[in-house]
Amino acid sequence: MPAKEIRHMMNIDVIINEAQKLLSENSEWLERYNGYAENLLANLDVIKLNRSKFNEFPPLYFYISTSNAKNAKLKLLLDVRYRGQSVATLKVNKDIVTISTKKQDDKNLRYFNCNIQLNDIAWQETGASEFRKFFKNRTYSRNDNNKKNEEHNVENLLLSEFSKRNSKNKQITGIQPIKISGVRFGMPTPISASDHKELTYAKHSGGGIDIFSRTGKGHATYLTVIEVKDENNSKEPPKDALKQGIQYAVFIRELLRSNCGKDWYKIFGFTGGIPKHLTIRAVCAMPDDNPDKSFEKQTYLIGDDKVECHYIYFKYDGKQLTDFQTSL
DNA sequence: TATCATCCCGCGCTCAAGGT
DNA sequence: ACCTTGAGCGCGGGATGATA
Repeated sequence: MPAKEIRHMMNIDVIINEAQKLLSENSEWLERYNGYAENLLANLDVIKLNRSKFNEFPPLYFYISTSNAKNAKLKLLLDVRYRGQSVATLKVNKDIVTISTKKQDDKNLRYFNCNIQLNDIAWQETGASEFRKFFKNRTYSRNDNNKKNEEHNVENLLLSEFSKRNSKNKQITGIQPIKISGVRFGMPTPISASDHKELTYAKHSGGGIDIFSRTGKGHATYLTVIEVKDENNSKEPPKDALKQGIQYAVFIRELLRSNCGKDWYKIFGFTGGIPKHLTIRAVCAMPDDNPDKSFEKQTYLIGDDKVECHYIYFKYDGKQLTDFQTSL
């Protein structure tokens, strides 16, 4: 029997134990994530200060990586993305904001018919303004149907939706994505939980959490790992995405229970101490073709903590998400 | 049972960016 | 140069679990 079919039959407790075992057998991540946390916390202020020098321009959004956050003291580099794809690099160096498309020129032309090339010019210059305008005015689409990129677009649309601060026109309330000084941030993990292969330890090249958020309100606010898929069919059913989310949730749990847990809890947006009994939510977010709700609000113990299962289903037409259903 | 702490959200203000 | 739009932020309210 192929490994994938065996994984289908596994119950959730086995999935959780498997992730815990992998993380305890490979302890290299403990020191590495301690370093990430120290660097992030040390640079939060400088990132915020530099970030305040310009505004975001839908449909262009800014993203920061762990390494760029680490180097932010010298100069702040942000990835500028359209439909979740990198289209430019923004740099803030000694109060000067510049934008460059050197690395993205080829793909910008191929996928978006954008032939505006920017060579590290000032953010306020006409060329940069025209670049922003180009993406604002163009049809929200791309020139191919690459599946990987569709998933990035769904992720991007969900992030925009969840980031709304006003509940008016907000599809799901009581949810805020975790950001670094207001910048979108992909939380890394040291494990690879792609559902096409077995869970593996991947050191620094592990999978990122698609959308890491806080959900709920007051003391009932929980860290929430959301795994996004742009398709929902028998090959990749909701439970597969959910299992992936649960395994990443196990990593978050082990991280918070490690020596640098307090630092990460602060980075994740909480001002208080870590509760004695943590609840971490795992969510699959995907189109509603097969809206499996059988696992709604089911909980599984991880030591004194627990993981709680949820779903988000929606309709996706390539441009926008509608008809949300959720157990959150 | 009452109080406390801690989040998201509503409101209103400031200011960046674009249009004219 | 002025007006419009909306991003970003601080403050306070309300909801909620923890604690005693």
